[in-house]
Amino acid sequence: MADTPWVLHVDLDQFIAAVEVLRRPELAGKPIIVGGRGDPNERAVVSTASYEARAFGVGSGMPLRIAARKVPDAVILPVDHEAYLEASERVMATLRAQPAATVQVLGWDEAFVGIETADPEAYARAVQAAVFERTQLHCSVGIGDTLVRAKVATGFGKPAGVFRLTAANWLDVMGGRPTKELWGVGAKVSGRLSKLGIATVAELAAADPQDLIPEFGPRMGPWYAQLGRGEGANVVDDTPWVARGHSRETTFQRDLTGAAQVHEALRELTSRVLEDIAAEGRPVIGLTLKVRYAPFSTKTYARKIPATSDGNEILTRVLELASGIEAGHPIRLLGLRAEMPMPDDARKGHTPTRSGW
DNA sequence: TCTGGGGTCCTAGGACCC
DNA sequence: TCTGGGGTCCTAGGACCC
Repeated sequence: MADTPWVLHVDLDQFIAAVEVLRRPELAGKPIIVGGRGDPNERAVVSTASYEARAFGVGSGMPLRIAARKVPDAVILPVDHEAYLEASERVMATLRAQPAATVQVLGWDEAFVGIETADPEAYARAVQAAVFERTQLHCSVGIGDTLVRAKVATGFGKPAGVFRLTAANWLDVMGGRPTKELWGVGAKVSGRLSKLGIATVAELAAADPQDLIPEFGPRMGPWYAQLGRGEGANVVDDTPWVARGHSRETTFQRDLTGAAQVHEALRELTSRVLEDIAAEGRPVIGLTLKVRYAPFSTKTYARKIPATSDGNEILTRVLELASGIEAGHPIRLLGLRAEMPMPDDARKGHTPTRSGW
């Protein structure tokens, strides 16, 4: 049989928890929750829970305090970015070492791999074996004829399995499922689709793209219809990703109350963002200040700035933006994002939404 | 003491220009 | 007394993903 092009989506199983178990084997089989500084009394959320902890209803994004309450015996660990990054790099290097593989990294623990083969399942098994041999980590692999189908397929392969999703079985497998299971459809959009009488993937697949434009706009409407069919790009793009910006944000363990506290926090936030930017040697062309007033209402203040601005000028601009902050309201979070100019040939974003996918 | 932190992209509406 | 229409840029707000 002739070689044909395939998209593989490789996704590490409970990645962060698995990395923690590797360096502390005695944790194997225990409910592990990783989040914040590992202190369930602090304002923080769960980054990852092991399968054992998930059985208690704990998932990522859940407040750490609540997660700890659900699993009294949980091992709660602080987030250790360095360790995960290092493990991730070993995984990605392993993928790039596979025969004729094109690798597009999507995050710490997942990547698309483009290949040409007559037997994608065999290739996928070889990838799993290589990753395990080099890192002691298990991964699941989705096989697809588009990026979207490969990505969705992985969920059916977990844990440590392989699953193939193509035009031939897409509707059989996905058609009866809620639209929220699609990559790029969340709670809000699935709710809006329901109001249009579209609850399942099959119904979305059958929708006329034009009919979705009034509700979702000229790009997103047709995009959702395409998503329902599992169609879209099928080319894995390994051109290096370039960040459009960098941001930092801090949730304060105690809400800030006075202007002096806010000023000091902004100064520190700005210097952290500028460090990240400086590491790339690119100018800053825009700033967005995010303010969460306690308990949870968020406002943003944005401004373009001249690309020639130096650190002092940028700090001045940040403080100007901050003059919009409403006096007298306690502040729970401050965030600052700095935007950088993009080279024309930069690869488009790393999420499935919109252009090119 | 409920609610992270780092990203991407789209949409709507107003300002401004021709 | 009537005040178009298209294009672009900017800001604010959302939605989603890992």
